[in-house]
Amino acid sequence: MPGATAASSKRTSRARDEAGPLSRDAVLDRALDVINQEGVERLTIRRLAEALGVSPMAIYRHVSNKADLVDGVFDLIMSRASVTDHDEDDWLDWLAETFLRMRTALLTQRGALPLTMGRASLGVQALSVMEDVLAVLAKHDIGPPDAARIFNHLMMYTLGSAAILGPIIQQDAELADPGERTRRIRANFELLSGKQFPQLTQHASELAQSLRDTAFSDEIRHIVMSASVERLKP
Amino acid sequence: MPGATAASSKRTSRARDEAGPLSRDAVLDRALDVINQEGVERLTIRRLAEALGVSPMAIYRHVSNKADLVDGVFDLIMSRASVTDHDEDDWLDWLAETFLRMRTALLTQRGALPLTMGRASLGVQALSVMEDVLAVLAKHDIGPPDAARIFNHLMMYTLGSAAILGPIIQQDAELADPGERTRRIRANFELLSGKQFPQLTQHASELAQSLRDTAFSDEIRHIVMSASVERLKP
DNA sequence: ACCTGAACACCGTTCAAGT
DNA sequence: ACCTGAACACCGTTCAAGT
Repeated sequence: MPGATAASSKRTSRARDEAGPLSRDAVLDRALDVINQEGVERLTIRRLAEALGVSPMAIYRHVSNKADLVDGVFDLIMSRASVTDHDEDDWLDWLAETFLRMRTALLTQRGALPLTMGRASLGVQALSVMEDVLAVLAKHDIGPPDAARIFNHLMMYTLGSAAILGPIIQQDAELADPGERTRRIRANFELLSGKQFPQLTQHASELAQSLRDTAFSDEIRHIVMSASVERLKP
Repeated sequence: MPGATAASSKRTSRARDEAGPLSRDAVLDRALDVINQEGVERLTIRRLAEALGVSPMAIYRHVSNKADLVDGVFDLIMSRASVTDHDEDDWLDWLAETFLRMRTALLTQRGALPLTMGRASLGVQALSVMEDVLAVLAKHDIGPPDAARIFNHLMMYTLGSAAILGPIIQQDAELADPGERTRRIRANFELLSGKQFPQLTQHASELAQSLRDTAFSDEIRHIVMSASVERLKP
């Protein structure tokens, strides 16, 4: 068994007493634990140090500053989500699954979203996803003229979708059940003043529906298809 | 001249010596100044108090906590951007302009984006924009079944677009010139390893192009059209 | 009514020191 | 080499007090 990976360095107790010297992987691993258990806002150098049973300054041996820590954690999330690691036969299905996984990763890792925003340069993991998606498009004869447009569209739709849904989900404690989530969102729109917002109250049900996973996947397929159809009529 | 508005309470000096008692509008107004002049990360209760020439605790008279302050500032940004206050004849042009203004508002107000994310409930201003857009769609016979889908699509594309572009813009100091911005983004992709990321390096130019304002507006029109075309073939 | 001062429980980060 | 303690310059927020 050569080389323990980051994934295998999970610890159950809150201190680390036993183990050898700290590693970057161990630090990032624990940081992700803290985020999932206590939320992003609780991910601080000091809190992380405490969780590792170590002085705050020990962290700085493996991470140059907080921004570097955040970057590392985000890439770890992306790699754990294995966004492109699946093999549907139909390429539309593959694309739908890929972006659904990306959205889910951004939504379920509590507060992964705030980590994404404000990052100027993409991490290696994010770049790899981009690369894989463009390769699939190219394999279906969608080249430079259209591929970039389609890719950007898919990416932005996914990010925007997560950006809108993320805060809503976090608000209501654990809204894992999609049906209950949809119901709550609809209720929020229905509670608005019908005089001030007639359209919003009227569209409440459909607005809530369009945030569901199935609607998301359908829209991803729709984006790819309508763009490739466009391409065939010069 | 009855009633000074928030907009008219601009101050040129950093202290407020003269003026009467603090108002919520004055606080939010100053907060927006701080954001624009020093960036979001510098918007703190203490910094704001200093800018107003007042003790930190005086702020709490007009704002219940920092989250409330942030919410107020975001709504102020939305209202200043007057996203829906224009009148193109063609409804596609109107929609394109509306969402372009929204994107621009999110991008130019330095760090408006971080304010958006993490907000569970939309402010009155944001809700009004939604209402207006849905009304325009309804006026062109796009009702509940499709309107919500189209609206969500437009909204998410806009938000995602701003989310991706925002950090890039902020990174390179002042990248107001869109040509220069596009060139830099292309360069970033071209600098990647051609062996590790063949697609990304190959698509560099197109990927950068698709982030421009014109490409954005075109895509907004495209989204509306392809969705309404869909609607006509049962 | 409106504002202030002092204090509490936190941050990220630097620096000099320990083993 | 790897870690610690003490300190600096900050945060948001509460509480009791001033005018």
